Amino acid sequence: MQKETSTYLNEVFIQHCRERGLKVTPQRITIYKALAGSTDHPTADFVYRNIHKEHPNISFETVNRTLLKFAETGILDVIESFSGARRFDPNLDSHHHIHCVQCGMIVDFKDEQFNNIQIPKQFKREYKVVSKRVVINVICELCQSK
Amino acid sequence: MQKETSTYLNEVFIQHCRERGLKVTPQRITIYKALAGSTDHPTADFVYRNIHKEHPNISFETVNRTLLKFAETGILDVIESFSGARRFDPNLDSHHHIHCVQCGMIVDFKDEQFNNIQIPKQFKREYKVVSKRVVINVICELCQSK
DNA sequence: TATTATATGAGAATTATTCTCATTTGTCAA
DNA sequence: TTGACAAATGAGAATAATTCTCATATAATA
Repeated sequence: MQKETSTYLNEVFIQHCRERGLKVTPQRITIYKALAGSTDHPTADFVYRNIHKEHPNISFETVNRTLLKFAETGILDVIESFSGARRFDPNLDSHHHIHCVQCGMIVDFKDEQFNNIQIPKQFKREYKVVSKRVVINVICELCQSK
Repeated sequence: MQKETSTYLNEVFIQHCRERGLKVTPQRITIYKALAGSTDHPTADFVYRNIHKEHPNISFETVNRTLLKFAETGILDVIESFSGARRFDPNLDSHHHIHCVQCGMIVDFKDEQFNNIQIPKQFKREYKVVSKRVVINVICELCQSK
């Protein structure tokens, strides 16, 4: 990663934290950077293992709690899974998912028409809508070939 | 539940099993009946606790394995959750979900327009599409009032 | 620079899922 | 009907995922 990018990410992140009353700690910066821009919808364990070599002093507990805290404060999203571990998604733009029901792989895709899906009026009254998404459950190429 | 309904369910279920090479056991009949027609998208543990009073000899292990086997053979679906326990859905008709991001409650709804969502062509080549669904993430009334 | 609320790390506890293996039981063919 | 046999079950242990507790450390603020 280039220095400029890294600095920019830091600034964005620090801004995020300030707005939400979160302390800016080295652990949080590391975890945020590990996730920002990624498209692999990782689990807490995956993030932990990714950063562990470079940052052996960051505990799994902190990674997990940080991701949950980030989700709680809207820095990232928890996304759907078919059980197994909880998965996180740093992409907050409206987008949709191809989701392999066998291996769990998730591919993001954009679709303007899907973005414009109108939520039935009756639900808007009863529920506070947080987000909406089209999820296409598939068997991916790799799993098909097995 | 009325006798007719029960008998009908049994017949449908036995048919299901025969077509898929599954043995028809009393445990499977019990588990199927506990689930059929339900709209609460239960976990294995929930199903287990539901039937345990009437059927104390059915183990959790059997409930869980049976539900997975049912999912594998298309008798029911595993549906999305935000982690926690795996959830099952006996409703195989095309439908969509209101999903409370706080308590996990899921409400089914029908929507013809959503059913007719067209999967982008490029994905049809690469992936074997199993199903598709609109998921609306919300905070439900109960959770809002907390 | 001192104070304080928040964050962290370690370890244990809890919850969810899967595995192993001995025993039982549906199913099918004779 | 009755074996034979593959499949299903139950019990217990193992593993995986998540959460809790609490002592210590640290970022933010005045």
